[in-house]
This record gives sequence, structure tokens and C-alpha cells, in this order.
Amino acid sequence: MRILGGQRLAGTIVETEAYLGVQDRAAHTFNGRSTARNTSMWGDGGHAYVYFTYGMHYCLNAVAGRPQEPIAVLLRALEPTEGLDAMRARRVTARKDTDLCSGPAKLCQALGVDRALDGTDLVASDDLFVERCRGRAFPAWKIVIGPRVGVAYAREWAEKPLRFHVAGNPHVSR
DNA sequence: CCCGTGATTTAT
DNA sequence: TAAATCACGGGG
Repeated sequence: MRILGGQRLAGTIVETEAYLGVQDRAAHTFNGRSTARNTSMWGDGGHAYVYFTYGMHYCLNAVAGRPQEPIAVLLRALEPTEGLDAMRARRVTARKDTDLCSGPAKLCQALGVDRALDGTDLVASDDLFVERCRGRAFPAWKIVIGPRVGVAYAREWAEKPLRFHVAGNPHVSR
């Protein structure tokens, strides 16, 4: 997932949200918005979209559409699997290991992800990438689907079932 | 419940 | 230029 200073920091993705193009009121690309910040969302799938918000937090998305089709998956939580000590050192406020990556900005802090990694090729890069679960794919019946978090302003899009998480996994946010 | 924090966006 | 917003996290 992330190589930082020669060390491997990794986790299994256990929570995501989808952001669907120009019609999705909750998406940064709603109504065709194309700005310096969201450029990566308009690019090819398989690349990172990292944005900065609330004056202190970064969030990481995997862009999932074709060029000019701004669809992305927000990575909301990981179950840490490698480099836990380094993650604990980066996440000074985390009191338990389930606090390490249980939120979109927490996981970025744990892995040392910031805007410098915006646009990273998540398939080919050596420092930030996604790989298939090795022997640990979750069956569909373990995936809970529901409304997204923190998008109340998005009116009819606020309630759409676009959040996905592993049932009962303690590393999920909220 | 409330607050920090500042880049980004949107309204003038 | 100025004001409002915000795909959040931490503390009480």
C-alpha cells in the first residue's frame, strides 16, 4: 500500500464510498466543476486523487473512471496489516490500533499521504499503490451498503447507498 | 455537544 | 477581494 522511508505500511481496505461524476451533488466534480484541486479526478482511472480539507486533513481516493469521467472511490478505512509501529508513531492521538486507520483522514495520516501523492499511479507506483487482497477477499454478504458519511448538504444524493464496509470489522469509521 | 484550521470555492 | 464552506478528527 505505502512504502515510506524504505518501510512498507499496509492495510486491507474495509470501508469505501463512491462519488459519481458530475451529477453527484456530494462530489467535488458536481455540475462539471474542474479546478486545480480536482484535476486528478478528470484523469484516467487507477490514479490517486488526494485533497486537503478543514485546514488540516488529507483524504485519498482511487479514481475509477475513464478520462473525462470523474468517478472516484474514497478510501475511508483500513485494517492495518504491516508497519503498525510506524503508523502508531504517525498517529499520536490514536489510543487503540482500531483508531489508526478508521477514517479517511486518519488513514492518510497513518500512511503519510499528502498532496504530493496526488495523481500517483496506484497500479504502477512504488510508493503508493493498491493490490488485490491476498487470500482475504470478503464475500459479498459481508459487505454492508448504506448512505455516505458527512454529505448531508447533498440533498437527494445524501441518502443514496454509496458507502460500503465490511460487516462487524472494528477498523471501520464512526 | 463544540472547536481548530486554512485551502478552495463562490459570491460580490 | 471577501465571505462561506468543508467527502474530518479530537476533546468534553
